[in-house]
Amino acid sequence: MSEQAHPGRRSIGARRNPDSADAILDAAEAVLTEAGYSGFSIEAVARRARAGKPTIYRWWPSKAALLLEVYQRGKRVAVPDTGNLEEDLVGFLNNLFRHWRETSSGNVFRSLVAEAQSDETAAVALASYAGGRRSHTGQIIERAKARGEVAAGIDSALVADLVASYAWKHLLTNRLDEDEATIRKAVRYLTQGIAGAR
Amino acid sequence: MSEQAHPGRRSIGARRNPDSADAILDAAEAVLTEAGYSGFSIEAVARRARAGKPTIYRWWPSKAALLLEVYQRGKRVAVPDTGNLEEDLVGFLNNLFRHWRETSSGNVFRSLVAEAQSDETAAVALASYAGGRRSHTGQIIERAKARGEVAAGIDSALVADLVASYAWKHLLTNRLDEDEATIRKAVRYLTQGIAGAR
DNA sequence: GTCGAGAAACGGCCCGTTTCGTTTCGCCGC
DNA sequence: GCGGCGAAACGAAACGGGCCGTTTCTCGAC
Repeated sequence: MSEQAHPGRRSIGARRNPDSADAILDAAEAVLTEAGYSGFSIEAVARRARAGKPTIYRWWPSKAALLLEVYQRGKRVAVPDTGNLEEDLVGFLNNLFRHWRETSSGNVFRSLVAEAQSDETAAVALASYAGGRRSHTGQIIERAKARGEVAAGIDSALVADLVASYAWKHLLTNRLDEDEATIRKAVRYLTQGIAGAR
Repeated sequence: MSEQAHPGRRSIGARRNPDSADAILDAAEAVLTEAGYSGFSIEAVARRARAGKPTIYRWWPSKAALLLEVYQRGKRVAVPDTGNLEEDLVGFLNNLFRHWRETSSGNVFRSLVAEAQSDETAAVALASYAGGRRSHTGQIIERAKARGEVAAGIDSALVADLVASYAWKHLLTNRLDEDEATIRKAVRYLTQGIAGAR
């Protein structure tokens, strides 16, 4: 998995030190966890990893690329499949909020979104990632559609976008501790609007 | 000695607080528009406003405070009242997207959200502002509720939060050019889920 | 005289790049 | 297999430049 060509990373004829790369990614995560986004700098990561700045710049063209790889290194959020749309979406949001709360992922993703507001390459990477997630999460809706739980004409990607929007805003405004009842209400408002005839 | 002989353009008259404050806010908006969030610094604003940095720091404790005041100085987005919930929400989102696209407000708000991810005071200010907007936008839903268009038990603030989430994510991922048909679909998914018995 | 203003300079941090000498690794001839 | 060579990655240090937030100074209006 690690010898693939990463966007923005050399892969041809490059001999990178895997230990060094791991140390840098570990350090990046640690710095972000301990000092937050405001304390997250290439210099700080290099110090922490006992690495040289040029080594970091050689493999990651920007802070955004480093952040993105740290985020993607983390575990994936479990996508439930209970046979019921409301339960699937509530479960997914619950898993996502807990994951963001209890690991460094929340802070990493927050930082990535923030970075994307001033760095064009970060914006592109984030848009691409968000697009992928949108179609991925959309499968929850597609499954419900196949069960007849959701009307056939419904735009799954759009529904997934709405769900993700809710998650993003809560992440960005420090409201990841929403209780399940509230999440369920929000999900219900959505699912009832797209219900099928079944 | 000093640069007494500037390209003469302004009387030697002392600029008291209001004039200076306006000049600084104008400069902040201009810098943000021309250089973006990455080029937005207190020094750049001071240069542009021909003001001293201490003057800025005297009135605004942080970049976030300056951003927030610039944003609130802008025109308010018109909140339609057509007597129909779907039209109200579609109109509101259309107005908001256009406002964010066609004025500097979009970039200002983006910057504010980004700033809030690394500056605690910005986060607090933004949370407070978002809360106010939530109840404000919630009035659209409250009016629909009064008309019986929305079920009585519906949480207006939560619906407003969902609507705002959609707007935020589109702002933060550079998708403010969504066409009205898509916006209408999103709104419809929501409004149909909260419809009343009428 | 007082007060708020702008200018300038402060130490400090970080940026992204360059240079340095060293270490590691791939390859090729043996 | 073995050994050596060169390319490439490495850590460290230093570069010019920018911004941070603060301090000091001088000036002009009241």
